[in-house]
Amino acid sequence: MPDDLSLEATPAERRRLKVRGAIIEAAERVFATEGEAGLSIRRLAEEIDYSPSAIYKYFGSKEELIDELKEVFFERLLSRVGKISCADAPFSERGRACVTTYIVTALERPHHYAAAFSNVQGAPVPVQTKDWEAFSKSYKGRAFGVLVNMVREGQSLGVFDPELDPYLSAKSVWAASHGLAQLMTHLPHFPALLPTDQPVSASAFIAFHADLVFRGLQSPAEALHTDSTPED
Amino acid sequence: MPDDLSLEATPAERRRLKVRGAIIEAAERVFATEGEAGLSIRRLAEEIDYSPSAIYKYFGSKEELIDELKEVFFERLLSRVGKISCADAPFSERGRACVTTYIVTALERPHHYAAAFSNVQGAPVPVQTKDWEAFSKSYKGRAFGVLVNMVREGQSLGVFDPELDPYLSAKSVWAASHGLAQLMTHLPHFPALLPTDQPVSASAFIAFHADLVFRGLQSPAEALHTDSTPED
DNA sequence: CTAATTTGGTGAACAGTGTTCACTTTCTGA
DNA sequence: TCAGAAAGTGAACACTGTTCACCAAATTAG
Repeated sequence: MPDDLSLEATPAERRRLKVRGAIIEAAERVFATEGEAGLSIRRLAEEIDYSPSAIYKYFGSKEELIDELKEVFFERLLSRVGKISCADAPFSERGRACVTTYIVTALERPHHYAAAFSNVQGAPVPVQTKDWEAFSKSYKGRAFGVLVNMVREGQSLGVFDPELDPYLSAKSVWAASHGLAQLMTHLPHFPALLPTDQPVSASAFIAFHADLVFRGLQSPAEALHTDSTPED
Repeated sequence: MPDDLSLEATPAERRRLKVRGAIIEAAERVFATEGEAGLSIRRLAEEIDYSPSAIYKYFGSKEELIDELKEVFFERLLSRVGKISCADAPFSERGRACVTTYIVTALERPHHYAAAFSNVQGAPVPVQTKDWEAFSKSYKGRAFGVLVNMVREGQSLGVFDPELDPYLSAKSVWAASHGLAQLMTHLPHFPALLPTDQPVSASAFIAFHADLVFRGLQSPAEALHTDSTPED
């Protein structure tokens, strides 16, 4: 049998890819609405009119299947944030948009996003030098790289504090973005949690949060005028 | 049977409370190390030398049991953050400490913290005015109240931007804190994810993050001198 | 073209889960 | 003392992910 699948697809291979596609498509459909809890192998098998054990001819385990869903989600995330980061707009807009885009993308598929961060580490794991290598190549890591470059750009423009380490700053921004995405998907009406009668809309609060994150990075001198600065 | 349990405890009630305590104690033990996945009713029953069905005489369901674990966790969180907020230290220290304490407490019991935010909302829920009422009375809500007061204090001291809404700001701070706690418990070696050989320690990064959050709230004028300001 | 072999698909089974229910034992309150 | 409530039990139900022997169909080899 040939090693390469993309070139010269045998009918058998095309059939296989078709069934495989049907599985992840059904999985995507169920997962998007009901999440990991509602997605069972038997349910999936019923959905595509196969027997449960048939699925194991295409995926080694349920976890492997879900990992694929997560992967395509992060691919989408990277693509969106990547596009924003090099769009034709002033820096301050693009900077904030990185945060808002991240959060909005997460909110569109809350179950995917939650699943992507569902493996709790009980005991702290020993640090490896290879960790960074693997991370920086993953979708997650590449999306992170976009953030690092944004911080660097802000520093070279004099908008962001040049004293800040770009990597630490990017991680902090990531954490802040992740936190809001998580709270909004997990707490029923987070943006509306206010003592006033007039609740703040979700998107308004996301913008507010992004602005606060942006302000945290600004250099003390620049913080006086929050207006947009010409890029490049 | 008397309604009040705390006053005049009947031997029967004391026995009941003792068994109940043994259950949550065992649950706490297992949950802290192995998390929600490792905690099964049968495992728990074995641990306390009872039959699985016996547990249902004390807890309506597994979820109810875990809810109790979450509740005591948030009680601890509130107590810690509350203590910090009114400690005898300059404001800038207390402000940052609110964030770091939150994160450190979460990191001490990663599974508890993860479980507390494990209910993903698929479809957006309609907003209710009663939500704020219930929230502000819960441990979660009261811990949030501490944050709101910190923001207010910072504003009255002239350290924080008086233009910012205290509630929105507190929610933003919460999100930022939550995000880092979540990332650190879910990503194996988050603080060490750096291209350099010398990784930043966990506590150092938490402090860095807290500082960035703090800076985001500062008023433009105050941002020039980041030093501590005399409280009150 | 036939024979051997790999691949795709199936149903039954295993070990596990939360939960319920009829049942017995124990304890308690009058 | 005795009825009734409470505590505890084992078996069962309906699930779950996963495996394995088995069968048929498609593919490959001779």
